[in-house]
Amino acid sequence: MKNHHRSVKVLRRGDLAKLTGCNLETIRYYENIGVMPEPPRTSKNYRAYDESHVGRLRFIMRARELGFTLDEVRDLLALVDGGVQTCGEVQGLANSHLASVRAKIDDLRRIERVLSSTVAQCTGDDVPECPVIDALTEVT
Amino acid sequence: MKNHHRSVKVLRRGDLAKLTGCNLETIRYYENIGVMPEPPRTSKNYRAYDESHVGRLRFIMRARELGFTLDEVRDLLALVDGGVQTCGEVQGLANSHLASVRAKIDDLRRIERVLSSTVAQCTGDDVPECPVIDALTEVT
DNA sequence: TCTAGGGTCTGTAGCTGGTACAGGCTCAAG
DNA sequence: CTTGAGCCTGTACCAGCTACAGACCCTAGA
Repeated sequence: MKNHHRSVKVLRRGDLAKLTGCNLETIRYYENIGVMPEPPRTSKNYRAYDESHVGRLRFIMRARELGFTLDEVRDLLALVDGGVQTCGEVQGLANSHLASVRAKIDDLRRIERVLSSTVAQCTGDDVPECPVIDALTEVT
Repeated sequence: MKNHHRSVKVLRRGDLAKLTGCNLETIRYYENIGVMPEPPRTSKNYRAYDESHVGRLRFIMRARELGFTLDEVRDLLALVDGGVQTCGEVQGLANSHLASVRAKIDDLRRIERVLSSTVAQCTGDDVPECPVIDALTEVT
């Protein structure tokens, strides 16, 4: 039996991966780039994680799911770790991220408009003339 | 005077870059990955482009602006170069690209919803409690 | 004629956000 | 005692560029 009586439950990298759904290698990557802390090591040099690391990794993963870059994640974590983060500061980061998300949406919507209206003109036939090719070839 | 009488107007890499607005190095990159053809060389080993290369590069740049990946661009160019492309084939490529654009938009909109509704709960005050941090820290 | 400055050539390294693999160690079960 | 799984490290790879070093080459000005 693992982690017999009295010993604190220790998580290895694979356990952390399974608990969070994070890729095994990504955990090491996050450590390398400094968003995950270097955990203590066992006598055999295995990383020994605990519940706090689970929380940290989940935080990072949620932020990534919301499209925060790793740089932005680092900023968020710095605020949290500082212990003195204020709602105002966090709001600032989140708002500027929100702006970039909206900019990306606008870009994609523009692309979607052009693309769908062009494709709509296609006959779809076995002929070489094609509005999509025309649009790309245009001699502006 | 450059390109004196009788000589065909020859464009160097910098000229092509200026004409298209493409980055100088990107042109070489496109050649390396095979979306731009290897142009003839001058006696001094300079790349010698002509109008056809301008058209080709513009085609690539427009496709990229519409979010086509370079792989997709390669497919489009293969159809065009084959000389036997059909509107149906091109439409197929464009439609599958369109689907991926729409998927990205949906992703970003979901992100935008979550983010904006969370940020909206922020007081923005100098207090440590913050709905954004809470959302990221949540113990699901 | 010499020189300074631009352009071009090549190969290669860097960026983001991972992912994967080789080669070596350790450990538990059978 | 062997076999397989897990972990360790460093490194290479993906897209889609961008940039830089160290050679050439060429032209204009003094």
